[in-house]
Amino acid sequence: MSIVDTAASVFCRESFAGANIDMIAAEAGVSRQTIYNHHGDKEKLFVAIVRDLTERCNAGIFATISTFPDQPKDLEADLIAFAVRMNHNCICNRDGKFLRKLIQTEGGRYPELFAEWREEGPGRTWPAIAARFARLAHAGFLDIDDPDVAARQFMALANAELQTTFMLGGTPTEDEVVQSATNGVRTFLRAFGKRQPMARASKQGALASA
Amino acid sequence: MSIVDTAASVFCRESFAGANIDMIAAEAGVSRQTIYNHHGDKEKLFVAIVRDLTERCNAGIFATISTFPDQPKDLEADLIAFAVRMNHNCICNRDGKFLRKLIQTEGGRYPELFAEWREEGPGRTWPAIAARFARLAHAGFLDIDDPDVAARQFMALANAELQTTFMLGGTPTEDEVVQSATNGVRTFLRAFGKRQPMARASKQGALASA
DNA sequence: ACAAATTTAGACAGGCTTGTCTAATTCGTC
DNA sequence: GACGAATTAGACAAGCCTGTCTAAATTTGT
Repeated sequence: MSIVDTAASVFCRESFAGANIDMIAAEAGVSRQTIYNHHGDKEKLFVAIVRDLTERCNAGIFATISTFPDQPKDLEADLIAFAVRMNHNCICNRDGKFLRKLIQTEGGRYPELFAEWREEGPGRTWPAIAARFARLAHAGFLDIDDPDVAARQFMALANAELQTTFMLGGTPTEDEVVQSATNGVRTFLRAFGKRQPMARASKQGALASA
Repeated sequence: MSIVDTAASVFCRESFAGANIDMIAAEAGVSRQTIYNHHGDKEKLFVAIVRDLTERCNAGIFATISTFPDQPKDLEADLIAFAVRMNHNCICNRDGKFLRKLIQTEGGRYPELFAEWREEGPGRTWPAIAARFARLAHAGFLDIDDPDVAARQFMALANAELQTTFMLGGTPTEDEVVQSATNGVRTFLRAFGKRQPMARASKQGALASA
């Protein structure tokens, strides 16, 4: 495993102040000097890690957003699958867990660094998700007033039952993820779904809206 | 400010490893020796803080749960007010912020301690909130299948727009809290509200629908 | 006012960590 | 195989932190 990846793991486990370079070197299987050669000092290494994680997480989120069901066959099932993918690929995976933890633990100490994350991350991903819901509503699949609010509520509902686990830094089981997404999406559709789920009119509806 | 309160503040700001006893002593206005006299060592002090915060937060949460609108005059307004109270008294206040931060940053290092928190905290508060929603549904104000799920989703929706701020350890403005609660409760009621909001027929309606 | 208990400042040893330095070793490439 | 670049182990100084100790000062109860 690379130095940066190992360092991310150690910083997350031990916190910035609690981690030490020898520990990272040992786990990465390199000498301490090599770390100093590559990254200068502990703080520069930390910044490199956050930038790296931000970039990779963003890429994962956008990749997953691109799988959003624009022409759903089964709206409920497709949205559940999307929510599960989002959890899997962006929230529960290594990078997602690490970035979240670093933001939570060190956010206060590096305001500029995490302001940068906020702009590059949530600042760009939320509008992208909201745009997908807006399109889905426009195509007649959903009844949404404010797509930004709906997007945030969708994610909040999908993760509603995983909060305590996330808080403690744990990873929910596959079943828990699916269960939370299922319950969340059902509630979401009770709130925003069309009354009659337009059966086979989907093709016309989709074309008309595209 | 007491030693324990000051220590909580410093541990949150600096993390366990990053905090030092001299800092706490200086901010608390006592000598280092006094801290050692009272609490033994750094780790015991930390445990005392978590226990203290858990207890106080739990008390606050139960006190707020007791203000749940069992006989709402205006269901939407009453639930919004409840959600805002919950945020104010339990999540955004000093104790709530500190406990959340300590759980997030040190949860991995003290599994037993935070397992204790999980039992005493979420393990008891979630059922209490769920029971209130169950009663409200039973009285005919809501249409809920699973009160446990509904309770978690209610809180998730009420806080949906505050997540990013919480992540970075910030405190949302009053407006943001109200806005998030309002949007969340409206969506919640779109999902779980009775079709016709039973106006003044509340007594009859409740009986008829129950 | 006095005695007991608590608190204080400061010194102190021991341990750990950062970041640098050096000399030897290994690696990649021709 | 040979040469230059990168990596390594280990020593090292400087600094910081924990936890203890002591003797003086302060507070508390009576």
